[in-house]
Amino acid sequence: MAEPTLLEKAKQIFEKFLLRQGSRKTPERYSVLEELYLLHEDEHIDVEGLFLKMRNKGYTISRATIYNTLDLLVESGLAVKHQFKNKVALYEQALSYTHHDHHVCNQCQRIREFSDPRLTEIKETMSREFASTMSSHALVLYGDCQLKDCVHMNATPTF
Amino acid sequence: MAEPTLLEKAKQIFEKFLLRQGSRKTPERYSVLEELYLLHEDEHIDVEGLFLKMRNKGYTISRATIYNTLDLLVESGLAVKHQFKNKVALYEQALSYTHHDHHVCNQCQRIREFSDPRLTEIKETMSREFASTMSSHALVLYGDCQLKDCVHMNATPTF
DNA sequence: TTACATGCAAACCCTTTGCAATCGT
DNA sequence: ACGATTGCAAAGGGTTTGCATGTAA
Repeated sequence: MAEPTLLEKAKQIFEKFLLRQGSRKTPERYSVLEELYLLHEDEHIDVEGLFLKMRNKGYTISRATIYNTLDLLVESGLAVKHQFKNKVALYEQALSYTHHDHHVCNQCQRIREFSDPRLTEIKETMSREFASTMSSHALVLYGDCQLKDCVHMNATPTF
Repeated sequence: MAEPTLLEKAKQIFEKFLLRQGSRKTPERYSVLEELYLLHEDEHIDVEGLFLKMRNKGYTISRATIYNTLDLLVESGLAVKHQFKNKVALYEQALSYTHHDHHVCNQCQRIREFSDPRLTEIKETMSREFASTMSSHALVLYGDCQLKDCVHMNATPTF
């Protein structure tokens, strides 16, 4: 028996999740999940991107349903939501997701991922210091990347 | 001669900034600066908060002017802008600002500040790794604080 | 059958923009 | 006086909501 693909695993998890919640297994929900898991593992997409992609493929899905479904995917641990600056929310696959943080180029807005164990140490220290659990974190580094095709795309971040 | 207060220093810096830019020294601009510097050093406020506070004091100022002025204050290094989740932008004083990061309680939304030198190390490492300058960063830790008056205020964060 | 989901469009919220009136310089 | 700045209200852009219709169970 062949290794199940990430998408197959994701579908199984989603099915269990929907059952447990008593939520319906609609084709729209599965198609959003599928679309997300057809992306590269580390690719980020926003609601409008998913909407256009799916419409172009002939699906008749609404933005509202995509918003709803993405919430379910986040709840079920199948998607991760990011808010890089103030604008649109970006989503990426959460399965086989080893936690990572992001570097965003001020100029070309390109997003690159990294992970540093020292961040875990910081969280542990602050957990003690603040007598607080640490459920999650968000770290974004901003800088000007030196990639040769780096070109300014729009506004500069404010912080 | 007495030590100038933070507000006095801020006003001097702002004045120089406006002169350099060839921008006008309007009473509205100074009153926004003043309002920000009348807060506690580590207090965060949003545009609506400033607007209401100032209106209540009898100022006739518009939201638009507050937005404009805050941009100027950020440019001149007198204010720092934060976007904690997806909602409103929060501002705080930048003078005597030693860089710090934030812990936000999932329940009561209380914001506490901290600083950890290991973050600087992470930035240095990633700067090398990504061949990128590091102009800034944003780190927010989320958790449930164990403060006795911690009560849920509204929605839970999504990431 | 029946209540949950969907699609659509309107409502929302924060922020930005357009413009006539105002006010620094 | 000139043109930047203001206040107001309308427009924008992303997200949420309300409701009639559709559909999984």
